[in-house]
Amino acid sequence: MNVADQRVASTSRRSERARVAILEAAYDLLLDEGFLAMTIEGIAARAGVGKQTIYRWWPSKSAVVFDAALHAGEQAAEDGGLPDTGDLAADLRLVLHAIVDELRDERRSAAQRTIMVESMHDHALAEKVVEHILRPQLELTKDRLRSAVRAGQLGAATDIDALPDALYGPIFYRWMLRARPLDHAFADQILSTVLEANS
Amino acid sequence: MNVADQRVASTSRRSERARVAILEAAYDLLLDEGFLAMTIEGIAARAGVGKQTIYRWWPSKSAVVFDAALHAGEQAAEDGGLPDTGDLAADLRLVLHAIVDELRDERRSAAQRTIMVESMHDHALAEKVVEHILRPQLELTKDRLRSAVRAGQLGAATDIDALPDALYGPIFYRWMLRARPLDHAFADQILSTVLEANS
Amino acid sequence: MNVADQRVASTSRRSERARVAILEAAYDLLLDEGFLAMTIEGIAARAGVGKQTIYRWWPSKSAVVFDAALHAGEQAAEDGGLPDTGDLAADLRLVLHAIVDELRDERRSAAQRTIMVESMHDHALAEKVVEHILRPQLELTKDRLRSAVRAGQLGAATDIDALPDALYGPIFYRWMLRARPLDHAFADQILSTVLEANS
Amino acid sequence: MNVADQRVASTSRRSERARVAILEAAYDLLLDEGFLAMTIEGIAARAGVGKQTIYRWWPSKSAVVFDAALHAGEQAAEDGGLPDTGDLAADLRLVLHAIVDELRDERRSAAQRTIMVESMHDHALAEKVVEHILRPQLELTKDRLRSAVRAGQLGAATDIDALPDALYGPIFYRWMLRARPLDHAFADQILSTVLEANS
DNA sequence: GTTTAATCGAGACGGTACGTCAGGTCTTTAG
DNA sequence: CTAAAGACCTGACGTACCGTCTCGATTAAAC
Repeated sequence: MNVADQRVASTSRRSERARVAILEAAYDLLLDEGFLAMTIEGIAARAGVGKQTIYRWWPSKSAVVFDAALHAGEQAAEDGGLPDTGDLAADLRLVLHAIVDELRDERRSAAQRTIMVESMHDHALAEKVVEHILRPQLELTKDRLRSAVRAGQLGAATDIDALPDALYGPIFYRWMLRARPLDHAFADQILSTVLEANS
Repeated sequence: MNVADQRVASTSRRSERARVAILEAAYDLLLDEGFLAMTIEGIAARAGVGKQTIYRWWPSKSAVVFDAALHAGEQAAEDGGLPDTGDLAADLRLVLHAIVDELRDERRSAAQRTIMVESMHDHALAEKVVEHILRPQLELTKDRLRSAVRAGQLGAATDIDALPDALYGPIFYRWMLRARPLDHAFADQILSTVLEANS
Repeated sequence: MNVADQRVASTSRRSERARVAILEAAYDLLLDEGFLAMTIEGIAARAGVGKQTIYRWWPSKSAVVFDAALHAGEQAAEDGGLPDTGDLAADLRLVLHAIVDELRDERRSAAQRTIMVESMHDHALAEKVVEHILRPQLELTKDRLRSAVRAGQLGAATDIDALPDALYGPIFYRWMLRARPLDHAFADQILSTVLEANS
Repeated sequence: MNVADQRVASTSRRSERARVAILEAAYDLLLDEGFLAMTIEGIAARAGVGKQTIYRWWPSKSAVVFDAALHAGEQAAEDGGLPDTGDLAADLRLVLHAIVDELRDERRSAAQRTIMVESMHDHALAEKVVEHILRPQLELTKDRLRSAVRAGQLGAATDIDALPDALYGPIFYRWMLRARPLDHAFADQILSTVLEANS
């Protein structure tokens, strides 16, 4: 369910065909040209749609691109879930490796990079990103960590709020700065640092 | 020494007055309007300079803004050095708190955020950022960590390359995403996690 | 009976309410904004009618406006007749003065000016104007002139076809060009010129 | 000297190439498509010019078209003068026949028709038309008539102001309404009516 | 009196052109 | 000969209407 959908009553006469064509055109252009180079006119042209049909339903290019990325994400509908096999280290390693793999794949991460970037300029977009993308993952992670606390794998004093940042932050940092390599070894390094300190 | 300067022979007829006016105008506009909203025309107008004078010396808006930020940084030229009192935890805490303080000040961090963001679009800019801003700090940090290894405060097996990311990454992550608070307590939390795991 | 009516069978389910609302909205907008500035959407909105209801019954903005002007004219349905008191000069003076008075009243003549103007672009409209507005008046005038010829007030060789143009043309010319004043004195001047030459 | 020229100082950096290209493109489009159908974008495209270059120097399509018509007129620079051979009837007949010939030629009169039409919508244009096109001709005509009064060919009481309208009005009327033929015979008829009455 | 089908208000749709803004290049003028 | 000023061509912006189209919801006719 994307953001625009939430505003649309069931009685809307909105054309589903046009909506999907726009989102797919926007996603294609995002990958082909990047956020800055793509234009609303270009999206409309590639989608075979009037510009007004975009402006009618989205307030800005950012909003279209955000929905386009969400839409693309739905297609490749991730289970998203964190496994809970009882072995915390193994479970987290799985997740971190998956994240690293995704970020290392230029194609798959281009849209995410763009959205991160745009959310810096655009506070409204930033809130949507946090709300729809980051917080869900964060909550899943925290749930898994609480489960580990209950199982005695983490100390009772563990700061559940800081741990996810300690895990994801360094990976995100390397991804954005591209100064040093982002690989499974680095993820393992971070993971062991965090777990050792809190066991 | 900014980037443009490096291309400019000492015999250049380039007007220093114009160069400084442009950099200061660009920095003002960056803080006032943000990167996306500011324009080359706007910089030229505020600097009292012809557009061509900008295009003659810089290839893009990003380049002007980067130099403008460097120029502004030079004014408030910090030593940036890491102390080495022998107490590693105290020394790192000092640095992390200083970073947190700077990032929490919207005005002081706005330009840095913009540059980080732009460096995601612009690989050339990204390299300049890494080279001129990040690597120096990174090397200082690694020097301090090596000193701590020698002093026995960190285990001999410590991964000197991963540790700075484990420290700065989470802070950077919270700063960019603005989803959760960035404060001294969080910095302390990260610091103790990292040190405990590697002591 | 307006033009659209002629196409509509007596069994039509056409809404009279909508038809009248459209014509009145169109006339109001014509006077308020002028032909160029008014839009079909504007007419529909002011009439409280769907656009399609206009497109269903009229082929173009010109056609709606023409019917609107006719409709407005019917309301103030003048006999328009030329008197025949036996005194040709007095009778024509009466008619010319009435025409001048109408044309001098900006409000009453605005729609007529617009229609004249539009009929220059639009041959179909031009024919409707001639057929429904000009020819009737022209024929009445020619009847009156023939009566005067029979009464010996005009020479037998008088060109009945050219005279009405000689009378109305100069008045129309001043009205359209607005370069010089259009008043009773000018009408009298024209009238005496025409009558002297043909007596 | 066209209207735009009057605003342009001798030090203007305006491109003469662009100015002429725009006026010629506008005139071509006026004849090819007519005023309503032609667009600013179309003029710019045909002239090989940016839209902004048109908007920089003219406030509206009407203004461009007006200058374009003046420009075209200058090319075919008519002496425009009224002859004064001493034979008033012959001199006026020459002028009226020339006007009739021009108005009967669809191609030559299209631009004039358009300008007349537009001047009805656009009071500023109307004033320019009167000032630059009508009044000069009017003054020439009145000069010739005054000369005829001095020569005793017209009565001393002749209304010099009303006569030109009595001559041109009926011709203009037939041209605009297209209801009845506009030819030399009609012009002669009008001319003899006017002269007989004022001799 | 119900069907039933054309018409209605509403407004989304694919488009075209609008008039504005800024990009990056080229040209003129003053110092 | 440089630099300011700014005109130039280009192209995207976001808006207004175009004329077409689909939606239920009246209505008035024919059953």
